[in-house]
Amino acid sequence: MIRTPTVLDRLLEISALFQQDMARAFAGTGLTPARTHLLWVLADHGPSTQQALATAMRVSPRNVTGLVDALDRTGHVRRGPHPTDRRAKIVSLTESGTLAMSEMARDHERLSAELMAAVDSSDADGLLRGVDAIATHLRAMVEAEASTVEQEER
Amino acid sequence: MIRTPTVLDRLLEISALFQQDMARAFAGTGLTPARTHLLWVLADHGPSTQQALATAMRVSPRNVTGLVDALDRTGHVRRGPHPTDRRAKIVSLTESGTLAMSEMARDHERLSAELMAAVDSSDADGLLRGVDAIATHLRAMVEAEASTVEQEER
DNA sequence: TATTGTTATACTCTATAACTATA
DNA sequence: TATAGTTATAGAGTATAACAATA
Repeated sequence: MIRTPTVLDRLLEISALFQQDMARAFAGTGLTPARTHLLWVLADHGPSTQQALATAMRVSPRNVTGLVDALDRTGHVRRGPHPTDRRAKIVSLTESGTLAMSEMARDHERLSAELMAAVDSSDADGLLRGVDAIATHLRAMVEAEASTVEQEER
Repeated sequence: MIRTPTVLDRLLEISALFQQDMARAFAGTGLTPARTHLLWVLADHGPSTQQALATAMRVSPRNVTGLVDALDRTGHVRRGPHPTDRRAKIVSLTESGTLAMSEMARDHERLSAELMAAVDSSDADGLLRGVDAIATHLRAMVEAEASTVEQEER
């Protein structure tokens, strides 16, 4: 029984294709999706403690230790002392990490233009409003689930 | 410098939200994204050899061994003999695995309806055509990259 | 006492390479 | 000789729990 693909089907397919494309793009750069996520958060928030990174990434502090270890080895980030709290460490992008992020931002722009060129211009507005609405709905949904879990944990 | 989110930004956000939602939905069921992917392929293709599964999932045969081991332990699939090739094994869904897939299909329908309800009906057509066009473009892009890699490997 | 980061441990997903049993 | 699946090994991402240093 074949069903015409729905918007949801397409969005799920697009998610899978993004993952495949990124995995391919990272191959050979020493970066991975998780490490790039950390760099991205760092570029967005500026130099941060590992606690702050763990919270922003919704990941365990232990996990951040491992990702920062790896990114430090590849020279993308460095750990510096916290000015007032001697327990904490400030993670910041190196020149090389900053450069990698700039390149990624440029690729992002290019892909964005390329995708919109593939879309019929009469559909562009409806598309943007549609994905906006869907993102908003999903954001609220995931948020609600997260608080339910927290409730249960009490 | 704040930029108005583009369609690409939203699609990437939606991908991340899907992943979070699925991870949450799987918690406690014994299923994971990778194992569910295998069940999905099995439901779609019918009973298959592990080779066929590995090819369909674009994953190593070794990986399929591990996933089938896990799904066999949880009772979602079983390994049976191949009728003519004694090297091969036929993996098929158990009653429990079939049931899990039905529930997932039902959840999928429900989510699809829920998302479309969040979209302004005047945007629905443009949205569907837009995501179709983008999926088509990405599919071709990933396909092209895959063949480039194969070329390089020769 | 509470918090920051790390060590210890474990599980999942993934890959390649070598091996066994069959084709 | 080639193919199907497994064992062996390894690396990445993730988590919890226990611990040290510091707040």
